[in-house]
Amino acid sequence: MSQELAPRFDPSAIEPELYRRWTESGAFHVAASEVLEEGRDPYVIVIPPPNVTARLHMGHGLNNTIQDVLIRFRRMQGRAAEWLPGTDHAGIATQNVVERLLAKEGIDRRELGREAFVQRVWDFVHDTGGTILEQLKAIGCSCDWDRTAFTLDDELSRAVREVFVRLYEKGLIYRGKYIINWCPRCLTALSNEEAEGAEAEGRLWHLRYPLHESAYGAAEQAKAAGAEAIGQLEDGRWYLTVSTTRPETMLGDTGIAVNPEDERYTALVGAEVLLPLADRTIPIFADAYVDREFGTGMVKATPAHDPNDFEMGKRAGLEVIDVMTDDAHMNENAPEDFRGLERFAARKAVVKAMDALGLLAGEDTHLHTVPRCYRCDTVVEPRLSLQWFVKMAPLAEPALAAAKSGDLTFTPARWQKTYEHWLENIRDWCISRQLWWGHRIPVWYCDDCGDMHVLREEPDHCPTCESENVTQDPDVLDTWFSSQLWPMSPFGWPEETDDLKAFYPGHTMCTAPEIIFFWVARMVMMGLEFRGQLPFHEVFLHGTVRDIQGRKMSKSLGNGIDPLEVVEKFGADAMRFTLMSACAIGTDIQLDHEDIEASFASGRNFSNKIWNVGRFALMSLGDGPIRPLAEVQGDLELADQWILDRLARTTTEVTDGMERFRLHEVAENVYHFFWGDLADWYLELIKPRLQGEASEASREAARTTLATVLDGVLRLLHPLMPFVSTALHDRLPWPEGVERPRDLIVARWPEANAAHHDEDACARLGAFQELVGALRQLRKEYGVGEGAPVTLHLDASGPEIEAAVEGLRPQLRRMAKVEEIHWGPAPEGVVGASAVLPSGTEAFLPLEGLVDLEKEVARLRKERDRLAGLLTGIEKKLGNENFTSRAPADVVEKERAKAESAQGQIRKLEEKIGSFGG
RNA sequence: GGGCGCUUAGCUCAGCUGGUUCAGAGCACCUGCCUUACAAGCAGGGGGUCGGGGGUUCGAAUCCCUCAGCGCCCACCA
Repeated sequence: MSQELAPRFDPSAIEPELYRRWTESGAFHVAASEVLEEGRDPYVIVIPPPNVTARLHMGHGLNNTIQDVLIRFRRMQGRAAEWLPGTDHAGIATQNVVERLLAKEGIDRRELGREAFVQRVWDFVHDTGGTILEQLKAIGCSCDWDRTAFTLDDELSRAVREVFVRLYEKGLIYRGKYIINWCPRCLTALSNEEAEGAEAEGRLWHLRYPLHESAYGAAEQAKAAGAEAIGQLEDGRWYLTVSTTRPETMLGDTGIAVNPEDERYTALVGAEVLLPLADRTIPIFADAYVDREFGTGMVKATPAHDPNDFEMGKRAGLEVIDVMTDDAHMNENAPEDFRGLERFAARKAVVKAMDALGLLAGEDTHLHTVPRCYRCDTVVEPRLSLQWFVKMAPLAEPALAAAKSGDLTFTPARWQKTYEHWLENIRDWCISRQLWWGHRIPVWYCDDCGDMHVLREEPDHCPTCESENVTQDPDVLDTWFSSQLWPMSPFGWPEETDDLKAFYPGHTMCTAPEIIFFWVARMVMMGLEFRGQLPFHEVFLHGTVRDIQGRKMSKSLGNGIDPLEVVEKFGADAMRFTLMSACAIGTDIQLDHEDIEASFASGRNFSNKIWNVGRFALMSLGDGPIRPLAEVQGDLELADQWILDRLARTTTEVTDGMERFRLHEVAENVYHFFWGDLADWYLELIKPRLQGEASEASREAARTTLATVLDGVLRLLHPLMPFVSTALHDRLPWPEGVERPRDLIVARWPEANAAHHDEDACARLGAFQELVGALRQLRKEYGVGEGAPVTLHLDASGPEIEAAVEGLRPQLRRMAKVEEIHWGPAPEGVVGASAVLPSGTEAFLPLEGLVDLEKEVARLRKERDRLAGLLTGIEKKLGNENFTSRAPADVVEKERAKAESAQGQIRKLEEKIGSFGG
């Protein structure tokens, strides 16, 4: 076997080749027949499909690394692990991207026309749509590429139409004219979730509307009744005051509302108001929505531009006057002076005009939330519009029940409340978008008879009147309408395909908390509605990747880290490990985009360490045959038993961590086992044996144990760091007669071998480690370099240390540079350094001529004082009757033992100090 | 206006059901080492009264209350 491994790990030399091997061997693919006929237990994750235009950022890196870790873990457990990849057509986002591209060519999509524009988008998607999926490969994602899906694929589009039609037939989809969130830049309706509230300091203007003369009497009465909104201008006209944050909407006011129980204004209900600027007369009416306590207790009502006003208007039978165009300019319904003005310009103009009329009562600054388009950040305009909606309450009910019953779980659990709160207060979902890119709404209108038809396929004539003049609804569906079907549609739904039977329901949904509403909840609703089963039973919500200042990494802030750059510099494994070791449940991950070297140092260092352990092991193991563990069982030595015990325990911890999404613990456990136990101790301990300083049997036992442990730990490591683990596993010598896994990626996940638990070995090796540590410390403290071998006098406290040291003499010599060992207390009158180990064993190094006597005495005193302090604390505790009577007996007992041991140590130290003449 | 989260070593963060992995990890720092697996390393070391205050308890970083700062989500108060 050639062991030409470079001393420094070069990930780029192994990653592409291994990835190719996995895809070519079909390691990522699961056939439905394996589940249906062979009865393999499926484990399914569907990827949160990135936008088709997206490029990989660290958020994707985190999200997909987590999924890959989980899927690789389950695959190794022998599950039929299916990770379905794909992309989302991302209606608005993609349309915006292509519009921007066209703008660079000086083309407006409207000039191009719908058909040509959509073609351009398709061309774009065909050219670049696979980019992010290719990037996922670079970080090692083991997706089942054979099933790659796109939400706008024919099959998936068919599922969309099917759902639309079925929901419509069930009365859960309707069309209606309501106030919706309108983006004047994207020129489309948005759902409530797509209008993101952003806090802003705005202004609240107070406007005076003169009353009609016929209302003056009532106004006088009201004023007398304490109506603060009512007043009289200098010229004698009576007026009322209303407040608004959007003065331009006053041009569409059609009423003034008061609370019906507000006595101050009772006399005015029904009175007429002269709306300034628009020169219209509008009524004062009563509606219970109005809060008497807020402001003046009078509210202007603009039914075409405010959802509440719309509802009030409907109840009061108010006129609805839309004063804006779709791009938020004042339209022909506005007075001529304002017509054509953009809304914010109109706002200023209205305020100015009102002020000129003496009708501006004042203005205040006002902190409020302004909804903005989640795609382009434009301020959303509430607008009356004819749209399609999904009636959500009936769908939400079972989705809510699933969480409450525990069938659907959230990690971290707190997100369940967020999910439930949304479902409990659910509002209908506006699903129509005035875009060109997306699933066309499957509704046709007959130009002749006017009938509307909701159909799965395009009709060639009107089903009612046979006319061929049918026109499809021009709108498309919200992107999330199709992504909510993602756990079913890529597997063939509505067809009862084998894939669907094999891979629905899935298991784990791994995503960011931000899209619980957009996506997670809706998938649950759709799954329950159309399959009667949850699409997944556990939702793992990971944190956000932020920069060092805690800001979310984003393109616009320029604070992102390109995962591919990290892969190129440090390797995919380094990136994955760093992310996973930071992936504690419920916390965000902060990385420094200005110092990716520092950010990914731990992963890079660990990769290199693994590589070098591998190098060393492969060199040491050589080409000779390895014997199976069972055959060398009788020859195993302390170090072997100990490392096997440690591996077994690590296996338990890692497996448990994987199952509970405690990925940072998984990373930490593997890291400590690999670096701390295996590299720092075990390898050092077996070096003499491997290098022929021991018997043949001892050497073989070490070789076998090393090969066994490496095999085990590389398996544990594989989900986190698939490349380096596989590269080394490939080269691992294998015992004859033991079947070698075809590839680490499909090797069986290790069972924690309880037979390897060995308390005794742990105790003995622990004592040895203490001793070595203490000796190294003493040497350092007294400046005794490693070139000066010393004699060790060991006054053992128990059999562990004796057994350990006797069995590991050559190792002690190497690791602590100890020349000779004498058992028994330190010789009288010899100057030297001593240390009392936690186990009570005392180690003494004669350092004649090397040690400063005074320094040693001072050190001993310091140690004595430390112990005395400790003892005082313990005695105080033991003197507390409450403690001795209330604390569990074993706890008290331990304290007593501690005290006793401390007393003993203090006595010894004092003797020694005395013997040094201190 | 509701709801939630965070505050532990210079930095980024662990610490699940209160008592031996309870004061931890990585990075950074200091000291000594190019010891033929690894200087992206080895060995040793310094550093935190666990945001402030109060309480429960024999015992609290861990549970309760409160204050302060930061962050997130939801909500139609014009």
